[in-house]
Amino acid sequence: MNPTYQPAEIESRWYAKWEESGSFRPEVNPDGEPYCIVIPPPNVTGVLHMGHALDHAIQDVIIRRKRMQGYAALWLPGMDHAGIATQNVVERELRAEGLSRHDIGREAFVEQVWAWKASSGGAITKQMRRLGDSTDWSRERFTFDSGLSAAVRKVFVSLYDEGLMYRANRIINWCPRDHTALSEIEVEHEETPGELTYIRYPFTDGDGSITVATTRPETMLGDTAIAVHPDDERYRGAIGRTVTVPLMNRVVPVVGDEEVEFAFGTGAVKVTPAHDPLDFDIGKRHGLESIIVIDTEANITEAGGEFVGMDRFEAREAVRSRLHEIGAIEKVEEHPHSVGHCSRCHTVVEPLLSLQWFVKVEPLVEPAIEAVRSDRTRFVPKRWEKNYFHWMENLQDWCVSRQLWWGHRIPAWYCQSCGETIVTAEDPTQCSCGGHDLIQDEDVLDTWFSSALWPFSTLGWPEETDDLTRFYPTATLVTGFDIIFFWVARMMKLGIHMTDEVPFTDIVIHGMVRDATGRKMSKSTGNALDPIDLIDEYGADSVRLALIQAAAPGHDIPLNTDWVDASRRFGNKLWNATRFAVEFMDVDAVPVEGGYPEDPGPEDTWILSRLADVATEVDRLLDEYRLSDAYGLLYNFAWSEVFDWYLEMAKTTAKDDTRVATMRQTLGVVLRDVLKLFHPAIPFVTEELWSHMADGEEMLVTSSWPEVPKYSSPARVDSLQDLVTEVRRFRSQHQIPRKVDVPVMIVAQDEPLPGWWLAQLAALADCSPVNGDRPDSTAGHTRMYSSGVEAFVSLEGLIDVEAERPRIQKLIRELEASIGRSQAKLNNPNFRDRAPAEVVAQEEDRLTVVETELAEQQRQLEELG
RNA sequence: GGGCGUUUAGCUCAGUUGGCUAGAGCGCCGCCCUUACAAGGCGGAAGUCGAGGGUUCGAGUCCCCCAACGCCCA
Repeated sequence: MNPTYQPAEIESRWYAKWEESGSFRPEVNPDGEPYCIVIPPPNVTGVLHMGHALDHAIQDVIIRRKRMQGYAALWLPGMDHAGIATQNVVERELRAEGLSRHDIGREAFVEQVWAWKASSGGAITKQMRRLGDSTDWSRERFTFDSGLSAAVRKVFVSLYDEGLMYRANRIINWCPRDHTALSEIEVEHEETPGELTYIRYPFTDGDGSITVATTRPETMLGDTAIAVHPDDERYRGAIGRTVTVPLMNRVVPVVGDEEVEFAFGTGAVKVTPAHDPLDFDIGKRHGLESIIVIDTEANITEAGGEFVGMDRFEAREAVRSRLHEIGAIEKVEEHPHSVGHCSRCHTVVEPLLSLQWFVKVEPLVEPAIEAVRSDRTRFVPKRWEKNYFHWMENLQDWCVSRQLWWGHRIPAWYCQSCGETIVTAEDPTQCSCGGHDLIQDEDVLDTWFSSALWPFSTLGWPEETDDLTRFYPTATLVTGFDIIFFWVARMMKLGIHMTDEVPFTDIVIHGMVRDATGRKMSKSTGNALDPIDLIDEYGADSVRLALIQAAAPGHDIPLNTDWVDASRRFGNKLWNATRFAVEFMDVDAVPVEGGYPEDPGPEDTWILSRLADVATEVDRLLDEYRLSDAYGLLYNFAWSEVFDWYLEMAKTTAKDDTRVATMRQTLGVVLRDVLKLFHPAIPFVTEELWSHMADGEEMLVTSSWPEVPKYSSPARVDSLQDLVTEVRRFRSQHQIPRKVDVPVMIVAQDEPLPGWWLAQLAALADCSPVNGDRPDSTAGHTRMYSSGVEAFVSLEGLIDVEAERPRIQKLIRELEASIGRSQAKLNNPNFRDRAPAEVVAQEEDRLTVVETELAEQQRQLEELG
């Protein structure tokens, strides 16, 4: 074995071996209980970022452990077709050739997108292999696969038949750059500096005017009313009169509407039903005309008179300056306000009146809420329920049509003869009126619509496949909190509605990976770490372990490469510990399970009992999805106890012919179980190390999860460790060189300490201990103590006795303080009355121990000389 | 404006039924190239647990209030 751990060379080798051997398929445990995780499908245009690395590391830990526990564990991978993003990529390619998608036509364009997908799409799936994701690639899915597309159609038709899918003219969020409608959650609101323009609308009857305030003066071109609150004293006489829209010379009514806010601007607002959702509602209530003055390119339409053809922002300035000229502007104020941007391309969205398809969400919401309330689906951490409920209770209908070419085409046909709308799963050829002139809706569905079906469509639904019956409902979904609304809520709604089952029982929510200063990682700010770069530099295991250890459930992770480096050093430590065992302690042919020694020595018993404790605790923590705590605990156990203590003890035991075999056996099974427990987190290095000590060909990836028998720990290991530390401290504090021997007289309360104990103390603390009697006077000695064992070191020839005085004095002060605290408690009658008896007894014991120790230290100080 | 969260060592964070002297990684100080690992070992220093109040025999932990910061929604 190499003296240092070299991740690069072993990682590619093991991944290929796992994948080729079918280890990631649930069929490796044919009789196992099914356990399924569907991956949050990354975007087909996407590349792996730190968020994926975290999300996948968590899922891989869960699934690898379940696999080792004997479950038929399936982690199902795949991607979504990412309508806007993918279309944008291919359009960019066309533009480089001077073409637009309209130049080549819909069919050719879609063909080209498929060709792009085949050649460049899905780069992320190769990167996932670098990370070590144990996904079953034989079951990989794509939201645009034929099976999944059939599911999309089936759901659309079924919702339509139930009246939950409808087409309507509404104000939607329009992205003028991507030329498509967006749903409300694809709009990001940002605080933006702006102005509030106060415009005077003269009353038509020539008597005065009414002033309204607006952030978007250009929309006045489409005004069809002025609205005030009916209870607003200021405008009591105005309702029912008419005003003239400046520049347009259109006569419009002043209406009273309860939704108008008294406090905004002047309390009177202009109403543009075609370009504002609130105005649209007001318009509906008062039967107002909707005049579209901004088109899908965000340019002013012919209805905008002299401003026709101008861009909306250009028009804003032009309208304002014309209003100035005619003296219609009362004032202009600074007014920062929230402006919606397209989450995809960051263009300012345009509220636009448009005919679109919507999902009526209200009937879907209640069952989705109920499933979480009744704990059929659980959020981890639980507090995310609140966000989920809050969101669910405030939903608007979901606009699902997109004006794109790349996506599931809406299965609706319009009969040109009778105007009938036909929605069917099979392409229709004829209308019920007999007409054959059917035209399919031009639009496609929101990508999230197909993603919402992911947990069951990927398993074969609507076919009753074996996978569907076996793995649905899935067990666990792991994702970031930022996606609860986009995805989780929609899967819950449509999953329950279509299958009568919750799509998953546990939803594990994790935070976002941030940079070392806590900022969001992004390409534009240049602070993004590339997981592949990190893997190249530190190894995949290091990246995984760093993320897992840092990821407290539900909290963001400020990632510092120091953490990755610390994980890499751990890998190296693990490597060298195993190398030591294999090459210097002759550990080999370790059985893949069992093999625990029946008659272990005291040191062996100690480490085996600790292993059992730790394995139990790690299991408990992993069952609660507390991966960070579980692996933190295991990390400390491995490093501080197995490596720093047991391996050092083993060097001593190895010199004893009668004990070396048991030690070797113990070391083998302890290391094996540590490797197994670590395997889900750091699969590569553990698999490699196992191959060096295994007695066969069986790989860790499909081996069993450790079940460690209980051993009761020998009491004397504690005192050994305490005194080792004491002697080391003594040497360190007084700078006693290693060459100088430290003779130690051991005085045990009961029987003299056994040979193994003295041998370990000698080796670990680098001293010469012997059993003996307490010196008549401790003068000229320093005294060390651990439960039931005292040790005396003669200071003569080593150090000046005075050098020990300050340490003892400090110790005495601490002991006195401790006694003070205990006495205060015990002297409090309420404590004795009300605290549980065992707590009181414990406190009394503690006081006795500390008082005895104080007396010893005081005596020591007096006798010091 | 509404909701959620955070505040613990120099830095980043754990601390889940309230109970010995509050932990980890990194950093810091001292010693050691001890024959697996200097990508290491040993020892050490370092915290009024954001402020205030309350409940309790006992509060980092439960309750109230305040402050600062962050996120989501309007």
